[in-house]
Amino acid sequence: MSRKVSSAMAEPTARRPSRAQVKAGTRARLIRSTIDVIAEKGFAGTTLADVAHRTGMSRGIVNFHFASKEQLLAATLAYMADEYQQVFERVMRRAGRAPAARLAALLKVDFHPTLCTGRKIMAWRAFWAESRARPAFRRQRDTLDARYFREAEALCARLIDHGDYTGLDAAIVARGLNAMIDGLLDEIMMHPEAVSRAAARRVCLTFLAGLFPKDFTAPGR
Amino acid sequence: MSRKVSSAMAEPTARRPSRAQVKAGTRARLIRSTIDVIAEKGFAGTTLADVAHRTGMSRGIVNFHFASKEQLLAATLAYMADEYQQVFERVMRRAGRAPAARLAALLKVDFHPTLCTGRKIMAWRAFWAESRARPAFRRQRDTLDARYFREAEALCARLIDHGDYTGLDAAIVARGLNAMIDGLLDEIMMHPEAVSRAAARRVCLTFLAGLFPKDFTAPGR
Amino acid sequence: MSRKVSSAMAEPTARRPSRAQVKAGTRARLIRSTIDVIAEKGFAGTTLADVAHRTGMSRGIVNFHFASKEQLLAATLAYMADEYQQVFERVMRRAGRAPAARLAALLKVDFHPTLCTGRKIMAWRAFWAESRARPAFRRQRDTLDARYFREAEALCARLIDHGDYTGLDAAIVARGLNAMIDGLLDEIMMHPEAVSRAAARRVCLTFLAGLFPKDFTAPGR
Amino acid sequence: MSRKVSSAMAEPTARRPSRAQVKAGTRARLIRSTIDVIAEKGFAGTTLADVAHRTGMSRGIVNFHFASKEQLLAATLAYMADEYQQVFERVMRRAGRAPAARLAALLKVDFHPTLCTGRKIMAWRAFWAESRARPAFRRQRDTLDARYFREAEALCARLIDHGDYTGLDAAIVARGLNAMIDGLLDEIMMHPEAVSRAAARRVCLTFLAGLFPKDFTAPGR
DNA sequence: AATGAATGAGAATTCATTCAT
DNA sequence: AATGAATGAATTCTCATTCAT
Repeated sequence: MSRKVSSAMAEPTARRPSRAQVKAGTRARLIRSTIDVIAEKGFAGTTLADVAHRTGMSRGIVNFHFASKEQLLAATLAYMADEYQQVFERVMRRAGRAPAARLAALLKVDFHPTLCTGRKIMAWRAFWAESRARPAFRRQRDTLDARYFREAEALCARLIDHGDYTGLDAAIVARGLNAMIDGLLDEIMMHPEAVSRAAARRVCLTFLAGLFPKDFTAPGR
Repeated sequence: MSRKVSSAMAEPTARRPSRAQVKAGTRARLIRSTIDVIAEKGFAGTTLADVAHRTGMSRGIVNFHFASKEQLLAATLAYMADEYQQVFERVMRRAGRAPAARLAALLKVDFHPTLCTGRKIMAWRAFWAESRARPAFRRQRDTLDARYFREAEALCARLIDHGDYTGLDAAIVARGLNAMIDGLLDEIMMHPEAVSRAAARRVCLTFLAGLFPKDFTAPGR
Repeated sequence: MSRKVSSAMAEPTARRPSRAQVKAGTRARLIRSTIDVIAEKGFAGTTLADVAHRTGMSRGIVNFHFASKEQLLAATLAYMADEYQQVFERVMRRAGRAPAARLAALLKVDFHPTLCTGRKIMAWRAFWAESRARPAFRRQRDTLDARYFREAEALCARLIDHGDYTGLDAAIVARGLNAMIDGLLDEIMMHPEAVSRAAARRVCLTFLAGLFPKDFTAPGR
Repeated sequence: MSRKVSSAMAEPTARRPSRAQVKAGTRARLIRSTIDVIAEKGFAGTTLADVAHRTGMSRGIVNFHFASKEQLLAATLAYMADEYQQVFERVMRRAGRAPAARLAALLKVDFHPTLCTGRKIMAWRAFWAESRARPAFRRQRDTLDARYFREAEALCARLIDHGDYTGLDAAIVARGLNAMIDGLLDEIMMHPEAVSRAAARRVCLTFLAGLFPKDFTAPGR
């Protein structure tokens, strides 16, 4: 089917992927498959057979790449956290230095088309719902939560400072904003026809405009 | 099969509870036990053996009172919804007619000490996380969501009208408020030491004060 | 098939066994079945399905009575050790006090018709062969070994003392006797037609007669 | 595919070992590795992955050199039998013709430092424990057993004859001696600190001295 | 109304074996 | 000659459900 290639090393990234690449690729496929299955069948209903079947590979493939189901799930969560992180870095780098712009950018991250899809939100929810019972998940969650809360709080503090918004507490605002974003993601997942990503951002901006009128204006419906 | 009893309430403290009373009591114990087990082990980790064990009764007891595990879970969700409903009715009845007071009362419901406990929030999360995959849960959720969104939206609309807050969209505000409440409940579950029920309400009131300055004032920290 | 009995409590040990008895009975059947399967298929070839199937019960029965395969094996070993112990006590009680008689009785124990059957020896061998690798087995073995070696050594010491057999070391004789018994059990297992239990005892007595001519006489072939 | 090579032995120490030599070397390494793994993890716990890993080679290596696991095990057993045979030949050649000397030499074989190591005894035990269930092992065992029993029996017969030991049966003595050796090997495996190879030989000699006082003298402790 | 032994379908896991490179 | 990713059958284990008592 394929022409004979004299040396596999000739064009390392072209024709034939190296063994390590193949392995990494399969691993990634399994992880993506896991997200899909969780989204479709829920956390409790997810079986390794489902995950394997969706990749078109054999039953045993999961335990070949992961020591246990637990580890597959941990890797999946790590994959999602990593993806989030990457979008975050990219978007924030472009956001400039002004606190209002950065706060607005924060919303862009959470409602980013790459991250804010039904199946991914579903997977996040599933992990978080189990996170109280499973220490490994909980640790991941606490790390992420702490990190992004600090980020939001710092921006709010700068905004309050610069804009002279006396009487506002950065921690309270950040807490509320983060909570609202989380809740809206849930709504997007459950009722994508009722709440679009853009609509969700408008909701957040409306509340921000109430608190920081000099920096945000309520968007028209 | 059993003689007709005019009222189960007829002799509330009498010697011997009737068969029906015993049965109902056991059912209720099983449901509360289910909530506890979900809170402790997560949805995926909950087994009927755990539920039975926690009641101190025998393994087979669950299938004696419920046709299947699915039905026990459905009954548990119904129980929680009913409890929510009762708190809601009670609190709102006392809230008077003024829209601002009623909106404030809404927060009291969600952060009510009866409802807002770690284990109950955990159970709610678990059900909702599975709700996309399980039609029975999803129906329950959609019904509740719709109902309380309508409630909040109507109050916001009245508030906007009365207070002459031009440029505000009741649906957007209601959506944001509900989302924020949901997100805060999550935080209370994960970090009860960092976010108390009172603190969560303060967060919501801060944002409401931003939008409706004539009706709410930002609480001091 | 059985006449109706008015009360199960009427004759506790007769008609209907109690639940606890049924459970213990099933457990014992599983253990005996395990011995048989090990004897038939070897240790490596023994599966829980085989064990269950041989009892005529369902696949899941083993894990209902034992937490794991490992535990079933441990219980089986304990059962065999216990059986050995009981035969030992019974036979030695009847043996009187004279050291020669007691030493002869020792042989009766090891070559006792209850213990010295192909399938049981096979099971013992299987456990002992794995005992170096599995700590739980090893502990059992070391305990048994130590106990019966001490017993044999004490008897040899008394015999040497009483009979004035200078130049003999009780530990050496006991060590050799125990080893010979073990080796002969192996032979019985492998070639029951070539080495009977009686023949095995004759072998031991021949060697004992060599060392203790005043107390033992070489049996005729 | 490869050019015909007149003799693999042609240049024994030359630069580059021939393919056949490499192959034979790998085969041997795999067999030795098998013995080690059996000694360490037991028969039931031995996997091809373990065997391969211990050679430092890749997972698939075993199936490249052996058609199946069964064949690797058979080859391992054959290897051990062959090694035993070689030691036997060498030691017995030097033993002279006198039956007592040859009988003493027999002990030297079984307790020879090359053969009598914990890991090898362990491997022998493992094979023998499975031998009742596996025809291939059983055949090997029966062949070896028969051969060395005949050897011992013949020596005992000559000894009885020459020494005029009336009343002794060569078969019985040989049976007892072989059994004792086997049992002592087991002890050496389990408690090398309690029973050394030399001590084991002393035990055997003590018993032989009892039966054949003209030919053996009980060793001092 | 409750018990708990037993069932059996289904899940995770292990591992010998295959095969393209 | 060797590699190691992939396969899939077999095995252990879990657990909802059944049922005789």
